[in-house]
Amino acid sequence: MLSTKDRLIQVTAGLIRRKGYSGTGISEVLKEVGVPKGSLYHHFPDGKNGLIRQAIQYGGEAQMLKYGEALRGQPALEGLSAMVDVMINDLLESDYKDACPITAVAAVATSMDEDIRLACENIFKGWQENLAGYLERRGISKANQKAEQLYAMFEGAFVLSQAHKDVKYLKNQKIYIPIILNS
Amino acid sequence: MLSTKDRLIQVTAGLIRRKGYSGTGISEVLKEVGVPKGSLYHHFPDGKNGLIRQAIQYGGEAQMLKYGEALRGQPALEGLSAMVDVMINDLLESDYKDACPITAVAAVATSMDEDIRLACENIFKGWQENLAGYLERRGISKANQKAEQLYAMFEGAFVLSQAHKDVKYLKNQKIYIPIILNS
DNA sequence: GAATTACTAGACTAATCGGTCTATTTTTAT
DNA sequence: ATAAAAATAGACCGATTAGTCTAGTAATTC
Repeated sequence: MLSTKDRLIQVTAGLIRRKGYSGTGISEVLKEVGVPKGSLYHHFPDGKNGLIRQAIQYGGEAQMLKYGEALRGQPALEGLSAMVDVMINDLLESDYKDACPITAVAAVATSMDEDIRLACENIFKGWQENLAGYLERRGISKANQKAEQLYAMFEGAFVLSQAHKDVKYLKNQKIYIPIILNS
Repeated sequence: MLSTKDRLIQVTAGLIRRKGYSGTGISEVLKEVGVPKGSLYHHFPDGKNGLIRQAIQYGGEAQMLKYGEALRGQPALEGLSAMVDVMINDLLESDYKDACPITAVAAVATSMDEDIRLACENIFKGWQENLAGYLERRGISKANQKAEQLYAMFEGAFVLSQAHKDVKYLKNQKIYIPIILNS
């Protein structure tokens, strides 16, 4: 059984992924987890900001684990393709409600407290470093720059596929992965 | 002098770009425009939803005009590079507050009324068709698919550059534009 | 078993949310 | 000039917001 604190983080991560920072209400989180306000402000003295900061981290790391599983043991092309499949599945299984776990917050983060933006930046950074290491271990040149570019492509395709309710943008990435890798 | 309705749309477009749907309050719009509530609900009987729907359209079309100016008369490579410069300037001139005018809304649109998502989809579609036509007129093969991919890349680089407060992701696009065009 | 700490419980507050409603003023049409 | 329509003005509404505070319970430590 997960602790109350962890359940609060988990539920919040799910909500901010779909509705963003302002769209996610404290009372909605409490209702879904089934705890009173006192519990939340006990575990998160900073209130909403602290809760969402930790939810960003949790959601980001959980996604990195999924990506890591897809990549593990695979050659670059197959691994990256499997990673895109993870994104496609996230969209399809949620009827296009679940895209990148932190985009909805990241897209407004520069108008919020700086610590929220930093939390997003760190998640993106972690993903990118992880992928760069993976590419490097497979002997791919300019691994860091290519990891940056691949994430930019995937991130954009995620947004477009969600908005269009059509995974074709993500599917297209599979065409361009080898082109980026061989560039 | 712009009409009250147009100023409401314009101000709302600016706010949703930075703060998204839920982060943008009716009263904030009214305060900034300097009109009472009656005016808003006179011009937008549907309330917030109608206002934001039109703001999405306005903001999207305004951005398309800027992109169009950058592209006009230029060869594909130079045109697209100038388009990326428009995005870079938007970020730098606003201290990273203004990225893509509709991403912040689009990222949560599948959890809102369908008409909001459709408004986003139509804007993205218009941009993409416009770019595809441009590429086609310059004799580029598979113009439609490449336009899709270029927008995915730019969109993602926009999000990442904003979240990192670093335009390097957008700058990188200039490296990959010719690679996509020649693929 | 007593004291301390961790946690739950939820009433309560002030502010804000989107929205409605009735006047009043301004503009347009006749 | 007058009637009709368009637009402004803002008081008011119920609901919800994030957050505070006091009590009480449960778990842990000594």
